[in-house]
Amino acid sequence: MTGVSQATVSLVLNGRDDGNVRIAPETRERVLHAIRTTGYVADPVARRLAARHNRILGVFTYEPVFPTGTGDFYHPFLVGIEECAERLGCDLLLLTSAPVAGGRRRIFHDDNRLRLADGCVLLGRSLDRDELTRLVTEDQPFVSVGRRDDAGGPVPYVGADYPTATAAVVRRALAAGHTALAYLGQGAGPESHADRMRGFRAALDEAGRTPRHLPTTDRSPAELLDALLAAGVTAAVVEEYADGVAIAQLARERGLDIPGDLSILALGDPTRPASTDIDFTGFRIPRREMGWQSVEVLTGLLEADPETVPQRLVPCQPVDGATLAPPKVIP
Amino acid sequence: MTGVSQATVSLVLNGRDDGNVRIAPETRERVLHAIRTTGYVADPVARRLAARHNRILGVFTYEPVFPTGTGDFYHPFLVGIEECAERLGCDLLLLTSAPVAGGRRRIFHDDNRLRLADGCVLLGRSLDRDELTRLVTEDQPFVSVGRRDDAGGPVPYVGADYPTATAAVVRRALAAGHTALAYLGQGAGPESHADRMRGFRAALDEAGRTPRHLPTTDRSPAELLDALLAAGVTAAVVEEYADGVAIAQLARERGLDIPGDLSILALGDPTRPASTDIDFTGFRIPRREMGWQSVEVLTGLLEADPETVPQRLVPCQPVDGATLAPPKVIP
DNA sequence: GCCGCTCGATAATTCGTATTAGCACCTTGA
DNA sequence: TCAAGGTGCTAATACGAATTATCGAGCGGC
Repeated sequence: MTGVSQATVSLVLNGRDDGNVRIAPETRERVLHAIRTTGYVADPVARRLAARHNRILGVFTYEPVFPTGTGDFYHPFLVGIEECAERLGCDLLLLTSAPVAGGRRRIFHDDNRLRLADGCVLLGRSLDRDELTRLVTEDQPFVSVGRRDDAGGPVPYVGADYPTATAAVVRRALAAGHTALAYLGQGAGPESHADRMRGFRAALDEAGRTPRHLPTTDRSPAELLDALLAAGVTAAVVEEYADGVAIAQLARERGLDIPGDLSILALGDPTRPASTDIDFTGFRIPRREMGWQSVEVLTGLLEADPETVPQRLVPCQPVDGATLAPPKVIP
Repeated sequence: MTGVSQATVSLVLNGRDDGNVRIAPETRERVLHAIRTTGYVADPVARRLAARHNRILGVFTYEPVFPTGTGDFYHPFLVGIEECAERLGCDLLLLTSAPVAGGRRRIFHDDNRLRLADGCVLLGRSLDRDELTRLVTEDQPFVSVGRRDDAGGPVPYVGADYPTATAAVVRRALAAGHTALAYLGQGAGPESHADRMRGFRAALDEAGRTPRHLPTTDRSPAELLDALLAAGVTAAVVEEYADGVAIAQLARERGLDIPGDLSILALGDPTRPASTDIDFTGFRIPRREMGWQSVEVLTGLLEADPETVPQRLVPCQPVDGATLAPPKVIP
C-alpha cells in the first residue's frame, strides 16, 4: 500500500525512534495512515514468537481453579492475582488441561503446557514435592502462594506469616489469664499447619506453659470436645476454622457458654464450607494481598529484578472477635 | 540427542501416522524416550503460529473476571466453563490485560491479544455492540454467554430462556389469583432484561390482563414500595433479586406480610450482593450449565462441526419458594 | 545391471513479526 | 574531487514449530 518494507511497518508500528532507527516523519505518517484506514493489528502470536515472551502468567492449582467444595477459600487469592495481572497488563492462563493422575492434577505430564506462560503461580494447600523439585531444578520461573520448604533449592513464595499471627493469638489468650491451651489440628504436614504449630509452641514456651496438641484426624467434634473438657483445657486454638464452628455449635448445644466456659481461637479462614455466624477471635489470612504479591514476585523473577525479594511472609490481620474471655476461676 | 531431525521430532510429537508420513517404530520410541526424559514440550506459541490453533480458549469479561462487587454472580459460569475446558483438555486464558477505556474493558485495542486463543467466551451483562459487530464481521470464533441480538450477523450464544421462565412465574401468580401484577426493573437495555419483560407481557396478554411496568432506575426501595401499594399491585415481579430483597425487607419493617399482603417473584439470581435469607419464588439461572455449554458451542464452532447449534437457550430452574400466596380478598 | 517400488527420514519452506547490519544516497568540508 | 559522516530505508535472519516435496537406501524382478 505504501510501497514500504515490512521492516519499516514494524518499526513504525512500535514507534521505534532510537539512535539506530530513523524513519522520515513523512514516511512514518504515510504508514500510520495506512494502518489506521485498514485497521491492521499485528498478530499477537507472531509477535510473541519473536519476542520470546508472552505477558501470560500461568495459574496452576491442584484443586479446581474455581472451587466449589472448598467454600471459595481460593477465590480471594485469585482476585488478588487478577488485580495485579490486570495492572501489569498480563493475561492469566488457567492450566485447566492438566490431567488428573492419582487423585490430583499433575504439572508435569506428556503434554505439559506450562510453557504457554512466561511464569506460573502455584496455588494449593500442599504442593507435590517432586514436582516442586523439578520446577526448581529446571529453573522454571514460578511462585508458590504459601510458604514452602526448600525443594532442591529455595522455593520462591508469598506466604502468610502464620507463626507470628498464631503466637500473637496465643499471647492474647495468655494475657487473658488462660494457662491450659490446646492446639486442635494436624500441626504438621503442609507448611501452613506446621507454621501455626510453631507459633503456638513458641508463645507457650516463652510464657513457660506446656503446649498441648489434640490431633483432629478421624475424630468427631464430639470426641474432640470431650477430650478438651477432660483435659481441663480453657482455650482451644483451632487450626481449621470449620472445626472451630463444629465444636462451638456442639458446645452450645450442650449448654456450655462460649467463651465463658471455653474460649475458641481460630487460626485463619475456613478452607471448608462453614457458617461464619460466629465471630471468632483469631486472625484472617491476607489472601488477596498474597495473590497480588505473588504476581509481583513472579514478574520480578521474570525480569530478573534484583530488588525483588522472592520469599515473602505477609502479616495476617488480627480479629478481635467474641470467642475469647478470661477463664472461669474455679472457686 | 537422538540424531534425528526437527521434522521427525515434530512428526513423533504429534503422533502422525498418515499415508505419507512413516516413522520406524524404533525411531519413534527413541524420540519419545528423549522427550520423556527431557520433559520437552513444544512451544505453544510457535505451534499456534504454524498450526493456527493451540487449545487455548479465551475468556473475556467486561467486569473483572473474579468478581467482588457483583456478589459472585459470574462465579458459577466460570465453574461450568472450567469444568468443560478441563474435560476437553483445553486451557483457559483470562484476558485480564485488556485495558479499561471509558469505564469498561475493551476487546479491541492496539495490542489486541484475543488471537492468542483459538476462540473466546464472552461474559457480561451487556456487550459492547460495536465490538460485537467487529467480532462477527472479522469472523473471530466466539460465543456469548447470554443471548445477544444480531450484530452485523447472527451472534453465537448460550443464553438463559428468560421469556419462558418469566412467563411460567407469571402464570403461577395468575393461577394463584393475582390480577394486578407489576414488573419491577428496567425491562429494556440488555437482552436479558428485555427477554424477561417479553415473557412477562406474553403471559399477561395471554390471560387478558394488563401488564404494568415500574422502572427501578434512580428510585429508592421506599419509593418503589410506595408506588406498588399506591397502584394496588398484589404481585411484584422483580427483575433483580437484590431489589426484591430490599423491598421485602422494607415491607416487613413497615409491618406488611410477605407474601400475605404482597407477593414477590424474583426473576433469577442476585447480580448484586444481597442476602439470600428470603426464599423467593421465581427461578434460578442455569449458570454452570450455561458456562459448560458455551465451551461446547465454541469448540463446535472451532471444529466447524455442522452438528453444533450455535445459538442455544437453556431452561431456567423453577423455584417454588415462599413469597407467593393468593392475594388478600378485600371484603 | 537396471528399473521400479517401498520405506524412512530430512531439507526446505511457511506462519507473521522483531531486529540488526548494512546499502545507497546526500551533505559537508578540506 | 574525494573521504567522512549522516540519513532513510531495506534485506536478511531469528523465533519454534508444522508441513511437504524429495532424497537415499534397500530390495525384488527381469
